[in-house]
Amino acid sequence: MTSAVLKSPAEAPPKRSFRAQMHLAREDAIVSAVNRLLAEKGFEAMTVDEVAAEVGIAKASLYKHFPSKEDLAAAAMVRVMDRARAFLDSLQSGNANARPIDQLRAVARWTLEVQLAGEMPSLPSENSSLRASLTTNKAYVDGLMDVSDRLGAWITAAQADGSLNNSLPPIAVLYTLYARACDPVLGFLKSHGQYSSEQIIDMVLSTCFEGLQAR
Amino acid sequence: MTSAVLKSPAEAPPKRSFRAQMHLAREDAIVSAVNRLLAEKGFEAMTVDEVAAEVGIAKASLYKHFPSKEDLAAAAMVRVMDRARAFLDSLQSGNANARPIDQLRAVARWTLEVQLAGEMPSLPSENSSLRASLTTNKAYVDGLMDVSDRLGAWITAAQADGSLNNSLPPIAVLYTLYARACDPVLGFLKSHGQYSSEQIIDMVLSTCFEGLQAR
DNA sequence: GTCTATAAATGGATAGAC
DNA sequence: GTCTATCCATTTATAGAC
Repeated sequence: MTSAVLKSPAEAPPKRSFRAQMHLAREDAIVSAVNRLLAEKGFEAMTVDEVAAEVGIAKASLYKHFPSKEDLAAAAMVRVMDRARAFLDSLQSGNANARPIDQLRAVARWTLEVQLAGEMPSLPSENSSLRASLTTNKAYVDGLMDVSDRLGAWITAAQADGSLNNSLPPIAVLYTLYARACDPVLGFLKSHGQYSSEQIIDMVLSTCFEGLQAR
Repeated sequence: MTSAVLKSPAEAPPKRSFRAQMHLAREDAIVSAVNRLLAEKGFEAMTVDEVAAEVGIAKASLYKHFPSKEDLAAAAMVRVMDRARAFLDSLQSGNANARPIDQLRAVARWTLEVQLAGEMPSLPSENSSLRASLTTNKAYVDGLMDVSDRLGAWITAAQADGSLNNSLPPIAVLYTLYARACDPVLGFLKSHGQYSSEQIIDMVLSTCFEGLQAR
């Protein structure tokens, strides 16, 4: 409480770090709330008031951290992208000699798990103000390109080893995987009530990789 | 111009019909505009002002035809459902002895064509005000159930004849087909620029029915 | 940085003349 | 039924005290 204690030599560095950590923790709480609301109702339907209420701070405080609603949403998108990159890291270090097709399947499974957990922001519609904001956000664009490059390497490798349909352009495969991360089928089946999360994920993974037709 | 001419016995019935037709034509123009805007930006981002501007009438006039924005959107959803039912009619009368799996494929192709034409309204997010409005709209619910029943019959038939993966619950197949009708992959590939509409449809149909994995 | 209070703009819906 | 003009709630964003 007293400045003598707080400014003691041993505590001085932790004190700056503590404040910075509080700041980051607050921003992380904000981004988490935004992320959840984006997943639940999308960018247009989400209001800044809701975000402030969920975090438990005043709206004006939000604007001290992020200058606009678009930046708020962009921060959530960047964080999801970072989570994806971290997962790709773990895949590459943990199963370096796994088949490329299995790595792709693991990535798809991960995105479905994130979506079922209510943590996958829905895609901004093509002419959203968010879309324009994202394309000028270096952190987001860089993250997206990194993810695309790493998935792209697996896609071409899987096509080379004959496990992935090589009559499909790699870009079509990539976009298909991205789209599956927001597949409304998960929500349909969840609200249908009859299947567990594991069953839902297995079914969607099956239709994605093996298709609807019998083999 | 004179009432004597307009009220002549020969013209009296056409006159009422003419007015009714004008009314229906106006409403059809409204629904078309709504349909296009729903496809382009979704329910939340679409404004009633935009609809009025696109139709070329005042906003207040819109509200003489439809009592709320939700009813406006519901009318567009009902019309899409009616178009789908008409297409199912044509399929059943024209190819009565086609394989069920091919009928399902034809339906999927049709939905992709509608989407690429910019005429497929995007799904309302789960907790949208539109969703609540639709569930109490008899015309919509009846149409949806009719479509689901007819697709369901083909699905179980295709599973029985061994052409459709019978380890998938029919409801999962049905939802997968519905979701493909709004698949963002089409938009991705379209904006990518390198493929024609026909190529895009063939690729998405292939991933939907044959899957990503090589056969 | 957090708050309360408010500005500024938008959007859904309606009043009332014609 | 169509229009202009307006209401009113909501929403993004900011001012200014502490």
